[in-house]
Amino acid sequence: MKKDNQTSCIHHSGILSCVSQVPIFNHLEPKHLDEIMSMTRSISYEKGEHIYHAGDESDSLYIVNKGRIRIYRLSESGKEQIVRILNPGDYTGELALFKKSQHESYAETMVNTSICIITREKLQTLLTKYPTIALKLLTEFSNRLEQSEKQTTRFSTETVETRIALFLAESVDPDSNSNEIILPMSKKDLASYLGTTPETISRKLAELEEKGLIKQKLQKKIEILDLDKLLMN
Amino acid sequence: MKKDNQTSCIHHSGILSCVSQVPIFNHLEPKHLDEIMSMTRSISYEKGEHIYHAGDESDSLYIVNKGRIRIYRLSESGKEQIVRILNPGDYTGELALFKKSQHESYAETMVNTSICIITREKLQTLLTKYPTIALKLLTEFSNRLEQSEKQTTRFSTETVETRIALFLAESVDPDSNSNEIILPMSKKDLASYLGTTPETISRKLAELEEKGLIKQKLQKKIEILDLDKLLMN
DNA sequence: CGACAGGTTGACCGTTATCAAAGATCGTGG
DNA sequence: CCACGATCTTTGATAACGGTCAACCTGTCG
Repeated sequence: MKKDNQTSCIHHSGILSCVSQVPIFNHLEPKHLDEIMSMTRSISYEKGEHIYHAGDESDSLYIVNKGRIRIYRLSESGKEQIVRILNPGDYTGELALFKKSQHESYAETMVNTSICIITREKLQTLLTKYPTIALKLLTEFSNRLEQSEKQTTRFSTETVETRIALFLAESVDPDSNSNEIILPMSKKDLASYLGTTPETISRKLAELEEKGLIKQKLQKKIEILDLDKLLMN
Repeated sequence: MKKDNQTSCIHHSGILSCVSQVPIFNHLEPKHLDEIMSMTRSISYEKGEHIYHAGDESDSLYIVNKGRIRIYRLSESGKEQIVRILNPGDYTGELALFKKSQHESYAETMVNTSICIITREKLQTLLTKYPTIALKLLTEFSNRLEQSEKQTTRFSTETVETRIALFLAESVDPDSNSNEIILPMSKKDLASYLGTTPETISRKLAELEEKGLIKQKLQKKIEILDLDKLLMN
């Protein structure tokens, strides 16, 4: 981990784009964005470093500027599950900012990554100064919660094959008219994310391909041939 | 469903106790609580009625005053999963207040139940007038999200037996020195909540009893005999 | 007291995890 | 730029966890 150029040269370090692309801030005026930027600091990580571990004191919001981060948990019996992948503009650490303040998950960079950090006190200041940020956060939390509960329901009621199919279907970009998707992670990680094993992922994708529903191209690239059939299984 | 006495006789209808026991409000002064109460209305339901269905327009926060409510979801393939049980002081409907405004879950009363309702507009008014409510909400959402993600991880990495054991362990009241727990729902519902079937619940509880870790008393009542062993499985 | 939902038990089988080993891919350093 | 090792991916064989179906039991409530 290495500290970047500080707030004196924020525009060079990419903090502007970092902060301005975050949904909870991007409704603010430029001058307010400037203010927020002046409250952040920037840090770079090599691939494979941890930004925080479970149990760490939580005191900051981390916004991804460049790179990719894997958030995962360890279950009571020590097995790892990937909760979410962060791309530029996404953030993490927000949970612990409002509760008892210990991380329960791990944040690990998947590639070289630079992030912006806002400490809890500074965020609290912002929240009282710009109450709309709190509303944005509430919206985000709502969506995440809905998403998480949906995921829980899927895990408890759907077969692995259905979960994979749903994941693929939801990965299709509705704007693009191409039905090609790029997996945002390795199949090993996808297995963890979907609550199964790499072996099963491999087999089920092969099955779906045999059925003519998808076509696997180069690693990570999959074309959806029949979206409807994929979903009505 | 039947509309209760309106706000003119709020103290008779139990709205006071209703609102004042809600975590997001209970830090406010009595006179502010009065104001909030004047913004609510009260409704009673018979056992088995639905307060809302998935797909319903969402426009209110529902606070349980008396009774018990079961929140459940239907998965893509139509199977039901219980998400949470609401007791007096708990609330629901908050998710849809900040997002696209359609319920994705079902709320069904388990017994005769009376609730208080605050509409979205009134809640928005409260949020801008008392920003601390937003902070309380953020805290609540954080906890729920953490909880939900933990649950997701358990579903994807733990065996049914472990999930049951964890549920039992977490149901023990740490204040009381008795290790007896009362299941908050039928075993059928518990099965749904834990992502399994009634048959498996029955079998696993029997197993745990054979191992001497628990003792089943009258329906719903279970004594934990060896909490440590229960958890280190 | 009877009916009905909830609960238990048994037999069976399908889905998916596990173990093992071979093959593909990626990143790294020479 | 190539070669190597490490990691990821695939494929096969096997086993077990837990779901399903069916029958019976039990408690609860009108």
